[in-house]
Amino acid sequence: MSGAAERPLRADAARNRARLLEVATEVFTSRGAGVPTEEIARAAGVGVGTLFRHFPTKEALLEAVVVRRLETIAAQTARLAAETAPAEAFFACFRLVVEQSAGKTEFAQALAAAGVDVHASLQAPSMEIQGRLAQLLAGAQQAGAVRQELGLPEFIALLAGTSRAMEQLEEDDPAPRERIFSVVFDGLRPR
Amino acid sequence: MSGAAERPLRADAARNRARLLEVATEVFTSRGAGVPTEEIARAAGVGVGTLFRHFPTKEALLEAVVVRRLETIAAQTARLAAETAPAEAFFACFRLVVEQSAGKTEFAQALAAAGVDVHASLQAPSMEIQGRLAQLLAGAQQAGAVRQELGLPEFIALLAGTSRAMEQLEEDDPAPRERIFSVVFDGLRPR
Amino acid sequence: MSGAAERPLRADAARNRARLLEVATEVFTSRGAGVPTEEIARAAGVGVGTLFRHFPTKEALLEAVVVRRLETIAAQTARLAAETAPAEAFFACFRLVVEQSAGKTEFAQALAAAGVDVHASLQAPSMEIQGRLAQLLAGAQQAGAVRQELGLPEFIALLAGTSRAMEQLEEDDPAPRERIFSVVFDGLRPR
Amino acid sequence: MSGAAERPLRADAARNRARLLEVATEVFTSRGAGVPTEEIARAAGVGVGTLFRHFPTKEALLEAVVVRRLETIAAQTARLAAETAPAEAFFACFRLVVEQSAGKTEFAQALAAAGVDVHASLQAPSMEIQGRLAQLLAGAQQAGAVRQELGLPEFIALLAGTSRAMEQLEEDDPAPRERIFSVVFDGLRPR
DNA sequence: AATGAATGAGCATTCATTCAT
DNA sequence: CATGAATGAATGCTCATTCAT
Repeated sequence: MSGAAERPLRADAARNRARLLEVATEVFTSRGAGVPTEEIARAAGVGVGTLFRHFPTKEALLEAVVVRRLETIAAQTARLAAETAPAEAFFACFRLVVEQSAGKTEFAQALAAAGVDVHASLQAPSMEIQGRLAQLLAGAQQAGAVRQELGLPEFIALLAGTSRAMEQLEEDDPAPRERIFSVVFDGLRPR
Repeated sequence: MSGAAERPLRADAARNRARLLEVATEVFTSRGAGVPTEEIARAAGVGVGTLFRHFPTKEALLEAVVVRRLETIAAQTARLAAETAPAEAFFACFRLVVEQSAGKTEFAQALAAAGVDVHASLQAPSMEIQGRLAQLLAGAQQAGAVRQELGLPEFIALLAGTSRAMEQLEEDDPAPRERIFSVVFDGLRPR
Repeated sequence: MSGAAERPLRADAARNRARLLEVATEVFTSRGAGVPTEEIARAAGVGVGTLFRHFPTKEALLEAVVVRRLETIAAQTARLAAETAPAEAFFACFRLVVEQSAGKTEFAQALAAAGVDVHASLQAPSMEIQGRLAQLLAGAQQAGAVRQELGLPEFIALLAGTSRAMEQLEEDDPAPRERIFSVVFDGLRPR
Repeated sequence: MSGAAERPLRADAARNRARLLEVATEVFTSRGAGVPTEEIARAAGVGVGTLFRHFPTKEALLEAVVVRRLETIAAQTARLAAETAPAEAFFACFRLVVEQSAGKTEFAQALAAAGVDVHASLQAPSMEIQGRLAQLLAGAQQAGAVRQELGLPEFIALLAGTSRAMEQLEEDDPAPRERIFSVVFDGLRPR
């Protein structure tokens, strides 16, 4: 959908790469970026060498993890936008993004990356997400469901912030989480 | 209510300790907890040994930084609460806390700490803050300025979240930042 | 009965491990346990990382050195006991153990370890040695070559003590050393 | 008797020096030479500065501890030699020296020092001890109580070795310790 | 291609020694 | 003289990255 495919890549190599990404996502998001590469490799059932063949740098691995998440979000956002009326789509997508990042500190940084700086490889997917989010926002605003004066940066900032707020709350009690959504969603609507 | 003084502490020792905390706060908040202790020591103009005499562990230093921040916030919150009417005090304090942590990722974690777990030495100041915030919230709710159904955990979560949102925005342009405040503050008010 | 082989271990890795043990034995016994790990690594022609890969702790390295010595002694003791008549075997083995530890202060501690406390990994080899020594002693006593009232602990204590005595003497002059053996061996015989 | 008195030394300074030596002896012999100087100072109730004023180096402190022990032994040896018949004196003194060093690994090194190497300040007391021991040995040999062929070095070596043997044994059970003495004393006697 | 052993810079921490108070 | 804060070299250990097998 966006990833680069330099060469066909043998079947088992592809499987290794995928597994590595899977595991890295799991481990990094649950235990932070400080986890040694060796541990990731072991958890994925390969040697360190293999890990470094696929991702020449630890940072590259982190980046790949983030990219994958961004791509997933972009895809889901696109689907929602296509299937739902603008106002609904906006709020549904807001929820979705926030829920995606539940309990995953590291993920806030992925979104952060979408807003600013970024190593080359993040450019593409973060551009795509930004584009989709911009569309969602515009749609909701035209439908009169969201304040006119809000720009894309504030939208993204609110996504990151709401995700952060959720991390602060118990994961298993939905009531307080809904109250946070109430506050933010009500605040988003025009006065 | 603020610093503990086990022994009077010689003048120069006190100066070093203070300088070390100053520098550590600055460096840790701007560049993360990964910065080598040696660098902190150098920036403070002392040897590593001195750093470790005052803070027996890197973690202890981090803790001290966080404690100081929490204490500062607690003090400012107390002042605001005493000088202002409940509703105003609530929102003023919300701003204050969020502004304090502007651009300082590490600081969000300090607030996080106020909400959860934490090493013994953080207990006292985070308890105090929680107490003050609880009072602010109750006052504002009695004054009818804030939704009744919000609890202290949600309040703290929103503080952390709003701080996070601000980090996402350019520091020097106040307009978008105000828009974030608008959204959150409006959302906080009763329907 | 001797080395444990968790996994086959690559040829070069095995070589490194062996070399490391060799060097560590040499260095620790001649200059004490205070020698920096880095120096051991350098002397073995490997990086520190390699040392720590094979022995996760400096203490583990020391332990391995001691274990190897204990195993060697156990093996030699076993051979002697098998090939010689009880009385002869006892005194031959006494000599052997003492000679083994000539000039190696650290080694006295290995024997000490055989008598007391000690980290798990030393248990097995020190148990084996104790067993063999007990057998030697019993054999010699039955043959009427050693005082009946002596127990295993005293036997071990005398081994350690005689080794210590030898350290006090010039290494290259055999006469005084033989006189020490005379005193101890004569003292061991029944009145 | 041997100590140097460069200057009169004020009363409290002398007290500090004595206390420091006392504590250092206690701590070093029970916990080894690895104990930090700061801890010694604290246990003696003085600052590190004071310790280093009296003993310009940690090594100097260790040396002083050893010297004091040697002097004590020399004095006791002298008394015994004066009050008792040669043969008795020899064995009594042997016991005394060995018992002195019971359980104090570090002390074996003091004796070792008496036999070999040694930093200047140890020369005097170790010479004195060697002299006294030589006299004891000669006396016992003339009385026919000890083998003629034994020299002073072997005597000293046996002292060190027997001390070492005792360390290996339980401190509170006298029976095995006596058996060690039996072996060594019987071995020492002429055939 | 995969493996995992080797590497070594980097880091937190300790401790003998100095020196301002 | 006494004190204890300051110093910084030294040490054990980790971990991203490379490379022989």
